Amino acid sequence: MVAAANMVEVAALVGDTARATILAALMGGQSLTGSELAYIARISRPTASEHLLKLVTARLIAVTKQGRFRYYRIASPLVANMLESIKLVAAIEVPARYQPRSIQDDEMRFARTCYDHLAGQLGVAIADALVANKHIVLSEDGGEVTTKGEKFLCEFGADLSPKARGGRLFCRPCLDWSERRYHVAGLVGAQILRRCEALGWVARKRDTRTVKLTAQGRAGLVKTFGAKLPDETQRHIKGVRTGR
Amino acid sequence: MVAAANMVEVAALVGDTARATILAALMGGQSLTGSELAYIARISRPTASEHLLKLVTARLIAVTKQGRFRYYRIASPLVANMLESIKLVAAIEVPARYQPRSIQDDEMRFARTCYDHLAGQLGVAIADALVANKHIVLSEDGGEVTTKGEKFLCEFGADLSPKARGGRLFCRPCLDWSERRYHVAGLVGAQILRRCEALGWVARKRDTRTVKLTAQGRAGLVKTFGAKLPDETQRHIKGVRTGR
DNA sequence: GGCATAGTTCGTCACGCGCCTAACCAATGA
DNA sequence: TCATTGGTTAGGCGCGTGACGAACTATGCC
Repeated sequence: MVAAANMVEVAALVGDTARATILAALMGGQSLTGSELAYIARISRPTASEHLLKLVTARLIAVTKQGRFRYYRIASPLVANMLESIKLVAAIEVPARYQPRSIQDDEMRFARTCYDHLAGQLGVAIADALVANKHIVLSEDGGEVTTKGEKFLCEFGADLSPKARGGRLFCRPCLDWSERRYHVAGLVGAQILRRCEALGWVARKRDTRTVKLTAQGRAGLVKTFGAKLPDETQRHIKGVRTGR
Repeated sequence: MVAAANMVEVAALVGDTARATILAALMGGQSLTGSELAYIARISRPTASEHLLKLVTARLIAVTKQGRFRYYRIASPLVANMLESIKLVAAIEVPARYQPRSIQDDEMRFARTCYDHLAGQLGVAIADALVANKHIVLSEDGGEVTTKGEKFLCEFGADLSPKARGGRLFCRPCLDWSERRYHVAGLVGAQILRRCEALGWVARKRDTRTVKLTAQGRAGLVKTFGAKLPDETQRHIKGVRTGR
């Protein structure tokens, strides 16, 4: 009982719809203001304020004050990792029960940010391409960048210098809850997203984790990475996957 | 909001003291009956029954019926992993606030099971020894067994055959919430625990995750693994660590 | 200065849910 | 057969906490 005490607090914080929605929104990797989060979570600003206070005092999120705005963000990769692992379990759960799927869901499944890197079909496709071209080695147990891959990523514009590295995980497989396959996380994953954004290959929207792949992005990923991307126009026709 | 829905359910399940206690107990890796769990969580059997039903329907735990007993266990490594990641966040949390430490806590910090492998000072010491002797390579990003290490582990009696492997993670670093360092998880970690138990090196108690290191165990680990074990008798004198 | 907007504090309401006791079903063993 | 023990169902109680509106402070722009 003693051992479980803190765990309960943390889980209870996530176990509320409003707060989970806030956390999910922040999992997009961006900083958002209190009012934005209130809007996203469909609650009043006072209520959001309360929730945010709790999350901040529990160190699940961090805040920086800027003028009259307060920008909230996920406090650490450890928290992001936890949220993903919960999501992962939530995705196995739900047996035969009917699960409605919205267009938003489909977009999310196609491409989204996972804290600081790409996930969804897009994230997995990039990981697959990197593996196929022997730029990285990715097993369930861990990931590694080959010398060839290091050269490739540097040419692409990724900053893999020791300074950027700064003690954080370098190349890590991250099990994708929607695809149930691995994509690339860690510094490598973060840098790929950063470059894709800088190049205008992908575009993020402010209040969602969904990521839009631009036409150049599609072309660039095929040409540079040799990625095999699913045809976006066909997604909605495919119908509901069985789920397991 | 749509995306967060299931996540909320799962987190809310963990976010209750009684249920978290049950899950923590099952993280010992053993199967326990409903009555035992009721006793551990200090709740009545009817209440435990309710909680267990919820956990089972959510697929966080699984149950097998055996006569009039029902044995509950963690449903999958994914769930175990999730619980560990929550625990990990919970361990960073709690700023300067006073945290009472019981003897039980100290024992837990010294050696415990983490689902199916060893954790705590003991787990970390074993991992350190394996790394020092170049039996395994362990980085934040992943783990690997060297050919030398494979030979060593086989001689020790670990079953690393493809059959035992059966699609599960092989050698994975698992961040220890009490030590904040890595120990070995995956099949390798599980097999080490299994052998240590079979050799009478460690003993588990039924209703706790705490693990007792026997005298032979201490001797064996020093001799065979070359492990540097902390002196158990000194533990309580050390005083309260600052926590961060 | 005055107005608009971001965010917090306060007081109140009400719903949810965890808990218990009591009663009931199920399996084992004498 | 009946006692024993594991587990579930039913009903009712009470606390916790998430929700809101109203009123308040703080910052920035005209």
